[in-house]
Amino acid sequence: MKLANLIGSRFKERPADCVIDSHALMVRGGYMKNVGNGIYTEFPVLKRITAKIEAIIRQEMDAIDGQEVLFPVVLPADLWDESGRYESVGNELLRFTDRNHSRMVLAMTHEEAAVHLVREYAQSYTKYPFMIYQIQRKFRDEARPRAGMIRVREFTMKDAYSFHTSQADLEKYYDKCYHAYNRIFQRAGIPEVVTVASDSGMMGGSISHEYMLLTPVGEDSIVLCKECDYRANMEAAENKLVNEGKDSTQDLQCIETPDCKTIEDVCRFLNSDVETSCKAVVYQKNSDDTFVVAFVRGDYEVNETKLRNLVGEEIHPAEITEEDCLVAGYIGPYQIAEEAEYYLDITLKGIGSLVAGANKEGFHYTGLNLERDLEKAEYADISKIKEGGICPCCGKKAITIKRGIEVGNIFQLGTKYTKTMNMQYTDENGNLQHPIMGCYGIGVGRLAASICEVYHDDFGPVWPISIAPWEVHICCLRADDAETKAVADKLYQECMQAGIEVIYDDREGVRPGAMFSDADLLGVPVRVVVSPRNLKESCVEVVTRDKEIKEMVPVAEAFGFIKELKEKLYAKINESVETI
RNA sequence: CGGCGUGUGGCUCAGUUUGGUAGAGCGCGUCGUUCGGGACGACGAGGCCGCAGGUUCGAAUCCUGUCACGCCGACCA
Repeated sequence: MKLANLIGSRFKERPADCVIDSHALMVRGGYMKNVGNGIYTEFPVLKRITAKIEAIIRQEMDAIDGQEVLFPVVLPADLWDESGRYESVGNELLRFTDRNHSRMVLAMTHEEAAVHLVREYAQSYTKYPFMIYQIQRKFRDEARPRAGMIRVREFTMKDAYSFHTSQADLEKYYDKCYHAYNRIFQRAGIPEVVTVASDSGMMGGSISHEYMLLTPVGEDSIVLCKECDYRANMEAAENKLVNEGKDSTQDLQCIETPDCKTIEDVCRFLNSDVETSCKAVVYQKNSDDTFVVAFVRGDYEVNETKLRNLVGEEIHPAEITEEDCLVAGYIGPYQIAEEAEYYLDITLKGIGSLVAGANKEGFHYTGLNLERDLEKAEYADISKIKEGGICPCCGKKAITIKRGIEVGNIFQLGTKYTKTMNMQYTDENGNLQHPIMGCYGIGVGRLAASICEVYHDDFGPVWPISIAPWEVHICCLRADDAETKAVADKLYQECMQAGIEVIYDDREGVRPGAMFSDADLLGVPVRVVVSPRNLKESCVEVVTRDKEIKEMVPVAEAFGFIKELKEKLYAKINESVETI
């Protein structure tokens, strides 16, 4: 391929609306173009990258006996009624009607379609286990797309669904998939992806893992232990805290605390420690607006995911007005309005004397002892773990928190969909059973963008050779010079004949600086510079995009050198790939 | 859905306060000189100033509405 013919333009200035580097570089490099909010077209450069990622995914899915299928993008709402998700899923699911006023949805995930596909086929235990997968577009009407390809509304996803006759068999396959995923990320050049325990959210099921690429621009907070292998998404991370040396008690006193609406205000006013204060965070149930009050120690934050799981239904941050039973800014667990549900976080346990709101405008209690003063003090884990916190696994104070991008996930779904959608098989004993499912996803475009985010310099992406748009980039400086052009042409032909993926820049009149800048933006791992200057020494220059290798190679040996270098780069990636 | 912000050639932006013939740089085209990290000169093409109303002799500029995009938050299998 000649660069002169490549569709998509590269330019110098950073687009104003790009916040993260990978987004800016991919727009500047002619990888993608924005069509609408969270909607992008892939130019040929990016399409070549995503096609390579897809090929790797296909190979690994096939290697664990996956069978590729293709589900429709538009599904009748009936199917989503069966699982109950037509109602339960929020606005991310795009609902619409067709010309006959039939309710339709744009599939955002395909559990329903998967069950629909195989429920007649798999009526006997002899058909199990099996896995089907597809690589296809998804549409999710995200509230707020951002960061270029990282969070979009329409995207390509590999989604896989496995069916089993026992939990043990699911777990066995889940483990296989776990390793297949490791291989996918390793082969894509990012062996540093880590798995974390996660909350399974609306998918249902119990055990799930997310594959996270750690980077400061990631949207998820990842909890890691420095002493052991514990890793979890903040949403799912257990917070352990034992209050020590805070057990001394005092008498309960109601004290006037004018204009003290935040914990900081109150503690400053009373000259008390924030670690013996009780903070109220108020939510409301989506169903009936019942208040749900979460009490946590003043220096902790509420983990809404854990709270939501505890409440058992959807909640949202509350809006408290003067007519409500709660007094904003002065809410405390003692004498709280009976209409409100409340939960005490484990960070409050063991504190002998707390400062808390008095449920009365302008007043707080001091000396509150939950065990003594409440009828029943029960504690639940509803707070976010903090840096330096106690590891739930090894018990050491070694928790650290980092940011990450979720590039894949695996779930043990259980029978949620097979039950609701009435999928059954006959077991060895002639009994009807619901199969157990697992599901496994990878966002292809997000993966490409994430790799760019982690592997780039100031001038462009540094693609791993396994997913790079091309393997070799030949720059012919001074294509108007016949001798130079002849050498570059010959190298280009040799590469093509050898099946090397090569992009050839033989544009006349383009100055070296511009040519190098374009090459940087394309991020091809091996660059060959053919120029009159190099040819004076009868050499071409071969340099890797990461600058680790930079050599003058005699023209006669150039092709062999390039070919060998290419093999070396692949070998380097394959070193880190675990064997099955 | 709340808060903030931005819409002016393909891109980055000025011009809006104080209404008076639409600008610059990059990019694009032609010609020439250049040629190892986004060269220079000359000439040229390209914009109903997001859209719709209104005020005015006159609106990119003022007013109203609306749409789009971005950021923060909420939400997120």
